[in-house]
Amino acid sequence: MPLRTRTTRKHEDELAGVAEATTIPFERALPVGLLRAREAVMVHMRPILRAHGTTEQQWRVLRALNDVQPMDKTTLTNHAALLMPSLLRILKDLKQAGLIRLVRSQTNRRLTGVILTPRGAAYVAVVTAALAQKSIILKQVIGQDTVEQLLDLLRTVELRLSTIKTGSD
Amino acid sequence: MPLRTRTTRKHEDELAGVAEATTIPFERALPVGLLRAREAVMVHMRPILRAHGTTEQQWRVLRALNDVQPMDKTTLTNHAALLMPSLLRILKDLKQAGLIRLVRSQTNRRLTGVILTPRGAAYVAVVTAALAQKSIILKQVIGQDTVEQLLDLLRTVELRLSTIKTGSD
DNA sequence: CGCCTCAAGTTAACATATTAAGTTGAGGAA
DNA sequence: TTCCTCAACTTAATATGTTAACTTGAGGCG
Repeated sequence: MPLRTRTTRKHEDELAGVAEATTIPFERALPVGLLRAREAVMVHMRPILRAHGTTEQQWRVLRALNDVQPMDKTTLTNHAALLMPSLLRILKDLKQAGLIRLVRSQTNRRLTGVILTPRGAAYVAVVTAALAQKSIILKQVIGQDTVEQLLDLLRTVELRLSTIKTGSD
Repeated sequence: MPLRTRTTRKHEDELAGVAEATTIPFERALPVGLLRAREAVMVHMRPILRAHGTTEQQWRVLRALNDVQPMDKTTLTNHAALLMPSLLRILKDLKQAGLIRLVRSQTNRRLTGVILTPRGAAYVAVVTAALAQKSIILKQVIGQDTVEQLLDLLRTVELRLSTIKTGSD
């Protein structure tokens, strides 16, 4: 009998016998694992962001700016894990909402620094506070140690992978 | 002077002094960490998938099916970390490509099981082989132990979070 | 200087994901 | 049996992300 380690087993009987089940016991692929774990966290965070009128992506931008200011657009794409065209649209919206401001560099006119307006900074503070409460609960559920270890490992992965060249080789 | 722990520092001088920098030293948020780590991995995997004519999402579906078969659509959305409408579109494409087949349950006509066709299974085998090579390299770069620990932690996170209720509370 | 190349950003066309409003069948209670 | 409710899709609209082609300015070199 084939292994079937991790199904919901809800409708298993009803669908059973239609085809052979394969035998790979558990999903041990890093990309999917990272994605699923992220989704498990975001399910709890998203409603809070929504309640404050922000999307996930907008929030990533605001949060990145809260860490370092001013930041040029290219650097922002890295920090917010966004592609340039997506970032541009988001910046347009954030600017219209009066949360950010663009500042052209005096010495290099190709660079545009992005900064939070006072209102933007206040907004980040409010949302951060709202998220913090949930964050504490989630950390308790996951386990403080687990979270710390995980963050360290994630950083390690990013760092080590950044040393090798990207793409097809 | 404000902290500025983690910028590329490339254009720092040129943009400096336009606004106050805030003082949060390092991005320690789980969602972004997971996202960035995933991206760091996917940058190396995506070209291989592309070369075989698959998208990331299609591959997640195929891989999930390779683990457990047959699987109903709702369960598939969980395993492939996809929303239903996205899954439906992908299944339509995969079916047209002759890689999967749908089987209606005899006992519960609401359920549609998804299975790989022989051609689909062969395809998965080929792409898996192609990915495996890169995967070995990446694991070496990241470190075997790190990867194993990380996978365990990710699983722990998912498991523990699945015990609490989702949404706004 | 005048040419070259490349980084930074922009835009438009296209692909994909998300939300929301249906549809259909199962299983249970009156 | 008939009605009720809910789970499992399905579809259409909308938003968002992705690719690719283009523009502009910096900095290097003959």
